[in-house]
Amino acid sequence: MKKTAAASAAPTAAAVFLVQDYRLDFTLDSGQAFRWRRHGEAWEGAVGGRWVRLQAGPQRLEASTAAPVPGWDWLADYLQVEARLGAILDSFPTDDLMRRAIAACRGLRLLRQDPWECLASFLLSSTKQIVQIRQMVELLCRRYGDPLAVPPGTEPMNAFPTAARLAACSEKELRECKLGFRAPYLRETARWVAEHDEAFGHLAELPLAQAREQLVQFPGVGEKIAECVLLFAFGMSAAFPIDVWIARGLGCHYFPGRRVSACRLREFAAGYFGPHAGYAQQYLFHYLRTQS
DNA sequence: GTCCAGGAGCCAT
DNA sequence: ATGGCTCATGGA
Repeated sequence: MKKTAAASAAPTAAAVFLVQDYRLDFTLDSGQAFRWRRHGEAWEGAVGGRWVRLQAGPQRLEASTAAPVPGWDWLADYLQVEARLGAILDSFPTDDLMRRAIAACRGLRLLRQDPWECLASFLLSSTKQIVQIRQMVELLCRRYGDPLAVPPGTEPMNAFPTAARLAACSEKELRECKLGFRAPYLRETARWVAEHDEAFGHLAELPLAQAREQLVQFPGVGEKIAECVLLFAFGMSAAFPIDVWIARGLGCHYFPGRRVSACRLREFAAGYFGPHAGYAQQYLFHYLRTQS
């Protein structure tokens, strides 16, 4: 996609991504990322250690940063502006539920997130509502994330804390960020990631099954959270997180009147939703959470 | 007050 | 393999 940098005397930089079928609001507020905040028509967040403001226009996304940047590939990658959504939607099954989800959520995209931030964030997600996950993440960032440069008059923003920084926290300090029983899990996982920086960085290059096998080794990370990381950070679009919403939705629509085990649901999903099963999953999740 | 949340770990069947 | 229990905390 085309992008035009327009940095000048202003202390900020801006770019435009030309896109079709890109619903920024669905994408940033569908429970795949937890730090984006809406300010009127714009969204503010942090990507790749930079403060970013995004705004949707007609067939375009407008982006700005607080300081000049050498290029925009990092943001194009995060936003996945080059993903061919039409082909992805065409690969979905065409049952009634999927048709309704597509009609309601068209333009929803999967982001390509930082693996550590994604793993840590979803590690905190167990038996928490999205609003509460956002709160825990916000507290962690405010206390343990490095401050980012922001434009004058803008709310302060910190980077997501590094694994090393969180590994250095006491369990008590983490509990003070309202993590509850998740505190020791995050601490231990952060410690491993900090000590095996390079190995962690290479997980995304493994085949899906091997990457999954590695992820579930972390304390507090089971099947569901592992699938989230595979899908939202590693770009493995066949990964299929099954949370309570998806389990209910699948059971209700594809196995009416029967009780189906989690194992059976996984089996069904793996065979039914096609090569972009995880993408379909996100459409279902957003649809079920907002429309019913 | 009660129920439940983008679960995981542990133990008893 | 499967089912129940517990974990901590706050919204609805």
